[in-house]
Amino acid sequence: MASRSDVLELAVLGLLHEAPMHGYELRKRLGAVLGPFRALSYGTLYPSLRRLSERGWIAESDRPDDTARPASRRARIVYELTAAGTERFEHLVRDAGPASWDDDSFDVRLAFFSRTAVEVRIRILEGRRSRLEERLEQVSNALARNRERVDRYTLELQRHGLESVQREVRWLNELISAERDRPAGPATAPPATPPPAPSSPPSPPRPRPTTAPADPTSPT
Amino acid sequence: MASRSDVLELAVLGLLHEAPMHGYELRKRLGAVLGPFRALSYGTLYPSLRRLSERGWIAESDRPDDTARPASRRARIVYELTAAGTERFEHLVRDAGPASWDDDSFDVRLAFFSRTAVEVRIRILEGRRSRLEERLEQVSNALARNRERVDRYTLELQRHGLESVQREVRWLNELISAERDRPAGPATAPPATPPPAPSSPPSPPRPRPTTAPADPTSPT
DNA sequence: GGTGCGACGTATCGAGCCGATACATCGGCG
DNA sequence: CGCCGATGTATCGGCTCGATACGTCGCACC
Repeated sequence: MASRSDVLELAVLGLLHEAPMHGYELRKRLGAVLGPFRALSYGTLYPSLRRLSERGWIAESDRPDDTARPASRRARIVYELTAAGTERFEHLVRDAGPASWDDDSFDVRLAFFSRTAVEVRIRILEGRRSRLEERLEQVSNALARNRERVDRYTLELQRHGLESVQREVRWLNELISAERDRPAGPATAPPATPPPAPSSPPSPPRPRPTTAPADPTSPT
Repeated sequence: MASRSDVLELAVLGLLHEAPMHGYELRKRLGAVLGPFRALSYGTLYPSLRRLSERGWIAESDRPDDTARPASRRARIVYELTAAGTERFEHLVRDAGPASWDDDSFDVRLAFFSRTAVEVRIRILEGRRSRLEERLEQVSNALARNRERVDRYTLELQRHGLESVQREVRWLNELISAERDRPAGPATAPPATPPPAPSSPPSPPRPRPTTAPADPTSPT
């Protein structure tokens, strides 16, 4: 329910919600949303478009996209949301389960916050925070458990990682209180800033993780 | 040359360099090295062990691993490094190309710093830093280019991401000068701390990226 | 005035990764 | 004594990535 696929689905649907687009452009815009790094490959995008199409969320559009020039039409395939797709997108945005606290997922959620109701936004931010707090705890435990048996460098890495997570928690706290101060968010048309830029934002640097804290498939 | 596979290869070889081990245990230790999150699945590990085995880097060991109890032997398969594997590991450690500046790669490299010559360590740290500086530049450009057309939340995300990267650069700078002050590193036996803990370090929290800056498969 | 190059654009293939799952044995606990 | 959870090895389907193929367009350079 929250693999890369689902994130991709949300992102594609969200972008097409803004405007019909063809694959190549989607990919560029996607880079901005997923984080400019980890932009996905065509080997992922095209099959994915086909899947979404089969499920009926998206469909090829006839309109030449740029109506002005009928002559030079290349073989581009413009996709647009279907009615079902729109509904699906709205459902995905509204229903923010624990999956949306994940690293990858969270960024994409943030990218569509303008389309998200205030209470959902808060739920996501708080969920993300609690996720990070779990990590914090696990790492601290781990650190305490074998403080002296660990390599100098590993220790440094852990320290840095721990600090980064703490900073993100603080950042989330700020976002949350900003959200709380906000009057009351209309579900779909947020007051904040103008709707997401129609033009593609290149997107930010990923602080990049420095070793995650807790997965522990392995108990102990 | 630097896909997940190669990182995995380095990590497995490195762990077996410390002591022979069987799959299950490798996986746990791997979690500590790769970053507790992103621990790899068995669907990855076992096929990978087979590949390494086919290439002759590792081999099954006969020794019961825990020689004490001959009776209760379960069907565990203990692997150990072959001579070729040892050589391969040392080659990998020595030869730190641009691939080792990557997010995933870098952590694993750090984990084996104790086995790495000082000049190589510095090369890796500086490489990592320059990689981050590239991102910094790209994101700043991007930010400058469309400062006002972007969503409030996207902007926040970028800000936070930018800051995280800057902090990591500072962290790297500290590590680099610490390395410079170090007398002169014997190639394989570093003076720093006792050799890597024989027991498994739980590993640190990944600050977690907040949107990477620059991939740009798409040239602007 | 051709020709080469880089952007745009769609698409597939092989290799590999992930999550779930299947099996099996062991130690302990009620 | 039966059940559960940890230890162990292993595979399968679905998806992803990176490389690559193929093709068009505009235009800069000589």
